[in-house]
Amino acid sequence: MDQHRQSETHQRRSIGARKNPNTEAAILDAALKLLLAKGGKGLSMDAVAREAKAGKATIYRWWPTRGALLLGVYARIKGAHVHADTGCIETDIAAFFEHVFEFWQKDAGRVFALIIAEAQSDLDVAEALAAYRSERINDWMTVFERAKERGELRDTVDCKLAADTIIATAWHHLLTNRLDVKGSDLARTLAYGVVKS
Amino acid sequence: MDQHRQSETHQRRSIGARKNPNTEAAILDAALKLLLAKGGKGLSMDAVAREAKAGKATIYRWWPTRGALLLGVYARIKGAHVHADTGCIETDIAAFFEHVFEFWQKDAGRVFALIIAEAQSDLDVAEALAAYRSERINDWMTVFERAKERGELRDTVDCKLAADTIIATAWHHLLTNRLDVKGSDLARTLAYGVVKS
Amino acid sequence: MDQHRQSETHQRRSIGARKNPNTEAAILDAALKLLLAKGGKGLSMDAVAREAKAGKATIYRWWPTRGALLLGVYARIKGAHVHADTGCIETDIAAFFEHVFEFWQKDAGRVFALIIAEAQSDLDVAEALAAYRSERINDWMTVFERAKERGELRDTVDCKLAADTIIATAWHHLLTNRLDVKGSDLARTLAYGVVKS
Amino acid sequence: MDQHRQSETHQRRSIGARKNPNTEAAILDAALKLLLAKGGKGLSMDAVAREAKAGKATIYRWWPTRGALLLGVYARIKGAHVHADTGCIETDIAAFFEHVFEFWQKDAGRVFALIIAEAQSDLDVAEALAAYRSERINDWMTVFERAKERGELRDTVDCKLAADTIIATAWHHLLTNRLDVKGSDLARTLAYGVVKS
DNA sequence: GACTAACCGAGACGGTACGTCTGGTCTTAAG
DNA sequence: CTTAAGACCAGACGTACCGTCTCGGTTAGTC
Repeated sequence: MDQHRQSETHQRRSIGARKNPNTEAAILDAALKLLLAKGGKGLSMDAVAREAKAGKATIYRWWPTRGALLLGVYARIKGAHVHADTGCIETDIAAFFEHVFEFWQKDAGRVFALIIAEAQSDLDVAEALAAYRSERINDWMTVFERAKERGELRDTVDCKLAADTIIATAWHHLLTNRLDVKGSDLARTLAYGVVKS
Repeated sequence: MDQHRQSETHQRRSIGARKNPNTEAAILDAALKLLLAKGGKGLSMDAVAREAKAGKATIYRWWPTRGALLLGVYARIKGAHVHADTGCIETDIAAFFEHVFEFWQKDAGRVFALIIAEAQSDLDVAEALAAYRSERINDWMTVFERAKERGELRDTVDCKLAADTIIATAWHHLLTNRLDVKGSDLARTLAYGVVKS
Repeated sequence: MDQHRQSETHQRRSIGARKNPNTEAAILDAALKLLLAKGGKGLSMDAVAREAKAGKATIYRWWPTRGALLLGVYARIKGAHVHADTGCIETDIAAFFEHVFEFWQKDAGRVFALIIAEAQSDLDVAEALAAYRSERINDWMTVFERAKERGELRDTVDCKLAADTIIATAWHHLLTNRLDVKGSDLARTLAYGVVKS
Repeated sequence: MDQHRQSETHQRRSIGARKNPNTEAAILDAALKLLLAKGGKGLSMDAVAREAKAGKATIYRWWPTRGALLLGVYARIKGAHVHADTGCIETDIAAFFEHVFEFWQKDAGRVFALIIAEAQSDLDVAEALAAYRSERINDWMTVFERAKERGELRDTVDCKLAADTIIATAWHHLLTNRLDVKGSDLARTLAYGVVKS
């Protein structure tokens, strides 16, 4: 009745005909919290609204689907995509695995795995995920092409296919909950293949 | 599709104190049909019961969770796992990709992708999937070890890791809806790696 | 998680493939309670479900609309429609007003008023109300016709119109919250009219 | 209908620190339009705001509740309350019914019926309706008293009760959607009653 | 001419209710 | 003992509306 404070604690009002950034933060925080606490099925729109003390309509306004919310959560927690370029492609790959597995081990992995899962039945998420994956592939392609120019790679190597295999390996370890492997082992296998030559 | 009727018309009764095989068939058929018709979210226990003209309790008796039902559907449609052994590991890998991608392209792929998705939030499915994956890894390990014995592989190759990468590549193409690539390209990359040696 | 007792108190389960009378009672009781406690706008399907500890689907199964629920509540509390036949029409009318006003004063009046209100925007309720009203009109018509036969009424009297006016007067007092008037006064006015003759 | 435009195109701005009559007109027009087009439940504050291209705050400023808006709409469309005084009370009553039923048949009736409905759950509307009804009763009381003075009525007639019965009859026909009856029939019944004397 | 005051549209906000659907559990009646 | 049927509670789904609030802009009168 008389509690009109925005001040410090749990009362978020409209700030006019525009988005309230506090609201966005509260919703994404709540979504992440639920995701980690109760797993993928704990992330219902209702539960997020309750947890964030937000109206359901507010959530649907900005994230029309469950998948959009998942993507929002991931965008919020993911860091920059640094690609080392040490002059040795094997070392670069190993560094990538070390870095991404460590990042995924704290929360972000569960989120990303659920995004991949959601993409299997939500076309919009699938599209967004494809776009995201495409960026990562391109990052790796430039790395490979630079390596090729300096003569490090076999001449017949298809850079796109090589990049794809790195992403495939990372995803596979995420989806099968094996983020504790040594990146250097994976890197060696991918770098030299299996066949004597 | 229609040979699952009991006699003439749609009435499946109890056949006494034992499981009615017609019921199982009708339920799995219905589940697959819904899966392909409406996607992953169309496979609800209620819908399956309606479609199969089965009681919900009957479904829950044999497939206690959605995941169990998915596994049941996949078990029903999947064929044998033949692993060629031509004496050339690259050729064997290529043949595997060709075979599995073709199989996945007709229905089974959607089912398997949904199983992977479900495994991200259903522990039981995750376990079953891990067991299944383990079998496939073992299959490939024996293939690799035989190749190693006959001197086809580099001595330092970790057969488990190599097998894992093949599965990773297959899953990745499934999950990103790219089952139309040439298996031989994938095989070459995996077989020889990227780095000159 | 493990509380599956039906035991003694507040746990209503299915009793097989048929309607559970306990459920119906609990829902109608809850509806009436809310109606009287919070007025017409307090009767929401959600609130009834909460109060009756019933699933919303259960309510919608038997009472598809708010109006249907209102009618159900009224049917539950209304008594028999006794029409005195004392040989004096004025006395009969007076007795009716006394009786119905007293009945309406304890709860039932609020319910019936809300039904009339709901009928203004819900066609189904309007229809049900019209049917109910028609019965009451017929009751009165027979009373009037008997009075006519024994020579108590003017020959030109339209029995239907006369019956209608009685109902109109009763409704009007209900809708304007004046159920405390003396029935005999109303009866005299209706019986003799206003004009000298 | 169309003369409520500001100039040529749909942009109504503030006209300074006072109420904009164009705004009021637009809102009441929109409310009436929605009411007639979609029935009582179509009159939501949001819908009116959309239809009238008005801000919700503007509506709430002048009509704080749904009921107030209804009353505003009715006030806008209702004409003067003329009471004929022909020297014959029966004729006057008949004329009243003819006039009010005709008026109600074109739109106004639906609005007034909804006001009566709203009054059953909104205390403010109930109060406003009671005041309005009181005025009409008083109008009729003076008519009856004049008739009594000139000796047209029975001496024992309660003028207030008589007036009440006329209003009751009118409302009843409105609420039960029977505005097509002949006013003179109603008038005769009310004027002479039913009992021989 | 600057300032104030109230009005106006737009629309975001936290909520509640809507009517529908699904998840699991349970009971009945038929065989 | 199994089956189809379906009622039961619980609660999520996405939508609509509630009444409050802030914004940015307008215009009329006052100083």
